[in-house]
Amino acid sequence: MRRQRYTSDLTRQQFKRLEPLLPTGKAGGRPRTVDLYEVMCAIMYVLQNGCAWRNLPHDFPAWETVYGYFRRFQYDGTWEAVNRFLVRRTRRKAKRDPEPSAGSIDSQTVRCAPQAGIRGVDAGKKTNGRKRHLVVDALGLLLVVYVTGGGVQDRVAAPILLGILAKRHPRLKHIWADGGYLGEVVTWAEKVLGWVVEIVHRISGQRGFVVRPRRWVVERSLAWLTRCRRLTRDFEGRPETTEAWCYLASIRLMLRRLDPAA
DNA sequence: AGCAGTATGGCAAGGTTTTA
DNA sequence: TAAAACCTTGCCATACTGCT
Repeated sequence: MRRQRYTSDLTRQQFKRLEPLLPTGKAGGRPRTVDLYEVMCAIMYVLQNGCAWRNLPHDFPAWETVYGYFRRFQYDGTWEAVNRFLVRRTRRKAKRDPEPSAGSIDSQTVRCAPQAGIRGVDAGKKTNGRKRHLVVDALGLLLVVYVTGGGVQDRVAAPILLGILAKRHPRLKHIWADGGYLGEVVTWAEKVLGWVVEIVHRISGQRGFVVRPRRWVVERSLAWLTRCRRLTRDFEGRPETTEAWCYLASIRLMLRRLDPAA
């Protein structure tokens, strides 16, 4: 390797697993010359270190190029597709059916960076935030993420989230949720999707952090996301971009789990 | 012809600094 | 002290060049 390594770099082995899942260059024009490995390392650099695109270190390909790939793979659904593939792969390795039958739903609000362009619209609350609604499987792997303005209530986002989920994961039929999802969602999911949404209640009398079965899994996943600096705040102009970063964080996690660095 | 890589510049919407 | 000017950074459009 020409340049010195960053701790955010993928290993060659991890990239070998990832590469076949990425679109190849189209024929009929100028052939692709940048090294996709370097592009992916650059994207992982931004994810882990949270730097602005324009400040991408110069030993990576030009930031416009890296940003271009990031956008393209976002628009054509590559990140999401790669995530879904790796979820299946990771589950198989864990001796589970590749298609999950149960998931946990939760959300997390983070502050927006001051100069981020268009923000999500906050309903009611004045906090300048974005909310990440997500569903993970029993292993805590990311199945779907949906980003809204900070004021959107969980029970409002849930039907949209579960609707997307139903299309992607036909085997799903059981969702664990917390008290914030009490109400219509439960009956809606049962009626429309044929799913059971089970509320895991906080045991009355207990205070502070209490481990509740099926809840700590998704809470741990949320913590995984915020370990990436790009995701500790919301720097993005568009909610879909935050979703892309979430999938990338998930992808990185699974790549490391499947091919640990020696 | 048409794709790939890069540069350039502008917009939006905040924040900060300078100026009147 | 208020207004104006400037900076920042995601996002977008466009253009230019190189290549098959």
